[in-house]
Amino acid sequence: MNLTARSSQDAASASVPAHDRVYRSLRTRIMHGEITPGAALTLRGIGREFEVSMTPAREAVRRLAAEGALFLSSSGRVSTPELSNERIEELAALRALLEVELASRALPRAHIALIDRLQMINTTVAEMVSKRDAVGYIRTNLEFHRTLYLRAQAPAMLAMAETVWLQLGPTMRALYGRLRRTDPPQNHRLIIAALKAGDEPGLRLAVRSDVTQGLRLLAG
Amino acid sequence: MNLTARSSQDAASASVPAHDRVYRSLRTRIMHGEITPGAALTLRGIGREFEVSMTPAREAVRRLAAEGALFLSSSGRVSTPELSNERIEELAALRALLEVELASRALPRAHIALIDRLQMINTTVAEMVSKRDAVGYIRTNLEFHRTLYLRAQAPAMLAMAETVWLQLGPTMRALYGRLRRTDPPQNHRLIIAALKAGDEPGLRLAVRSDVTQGLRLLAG
DNA sequence: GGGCGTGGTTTGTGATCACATGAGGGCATG
DNA sequence: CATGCCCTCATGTGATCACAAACCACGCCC
Repeated sequence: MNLTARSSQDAASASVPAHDRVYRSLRTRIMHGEITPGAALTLRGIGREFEVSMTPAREAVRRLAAEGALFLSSSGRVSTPELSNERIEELAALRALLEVELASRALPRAHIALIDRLQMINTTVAEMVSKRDAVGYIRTNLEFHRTLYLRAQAPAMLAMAETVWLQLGPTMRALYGRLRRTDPPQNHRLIIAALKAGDEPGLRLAVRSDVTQGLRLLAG
Repeated sequence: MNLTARSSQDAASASVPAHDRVYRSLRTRIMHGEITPGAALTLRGIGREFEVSMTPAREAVRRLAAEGALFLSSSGRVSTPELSNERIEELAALRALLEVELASRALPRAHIALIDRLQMINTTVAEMVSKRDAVGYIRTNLEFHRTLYLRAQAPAMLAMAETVWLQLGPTMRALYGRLRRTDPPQNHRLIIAALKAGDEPGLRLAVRSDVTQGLRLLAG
């Protein structure tokens, strides 16, 4: 039946299914803003790119659509979502709600090793900003947040926050691409300072500001 | 090729795809607690029940798994999730976080017609409680909450809340089945009273209590 | 020159099949 | 009688195919 692309399957398919590999690839690509909003995808195109048939491509797309990372038209066509301003504000509010809680839960568990790590990541964030690398910025910025929130020991809550990031991915890219700013991440420093001081109200405020500032300038 | 189950497809397939029909059926079934936690499902079994092949069944399952409504073992076996106590507490915290915000956003838009409607639904809730109809109780209880939150005009936030309900579905059933109580929904009345009075702090408190009380007795 | 129908072509949907894997039952053995 | 092993069957995965509908572009007509 199929003579090609067999060798790669023999070893890898059992350990990690093809649909999962496709899913993960597309997911990070979307979350990091590597795809512009409204871009069209096709099952056959995805299959061709990952050297799989339509079946795993379809499952990956279905999964991403369920998370809001992809938009399915009424006829089943696949594209990244184009968010309305109301939608963006709502997702920003969700980020604030979830991430303030996550940070708050992480605070009592945030030891010096974590803070050091956050500071190091923050250096990379500043570097990406100065290089005007939008995708790199989004990636390291999310890494900063995820590193902090992992300490909250709240996997379901973190998963929800990541779902929101995913939905905002393509839009974030378009947003930060438009944003010509070389400011270092000031709010990140406030977050780190609040963590060091064990200042919960300050931490909540800093996270809320960091999360909503970028999205605010679109609506404002 | 296939001679059976064709007539149903000719009319319905175009309007609503088979995988969507399967998805919706399973979704409400899970959300309303009609399936016990840990129950096993099979793609072929689902396909047989809905008179479709494995393909739409797989897509529906994949979608539900992405929402946390179903658990996929490492070998791909499908079952409803069995939640740990930590997980339940976390989901309860998420309900509180999201639904307090939704209620708060709905408050300024809550006119008398909505309150009347909530009171009517609440009558049905009390009826279900007195009949000890667990599934009916869960269904009407969620209808009460959804009716209120729809007024918040926050579709993304509502979708997240529904995802949490979905994850808690099977566990809720097991919980309320164990709970032998004939109390009328006291917190619902507090919610309605706060809505009437335009009392936002009271509303937030009432929603938080309503949402966490049921789940509390499991951990406590 | 512009609006509209009509063809081909691309696309998603669903069915079916081959295959590998893992779970569960039955049998033998201690 | 309990325990461990093996075999069988059920189950998920992925590929391929047939089909219908939607999209797009070309050309026609006004």
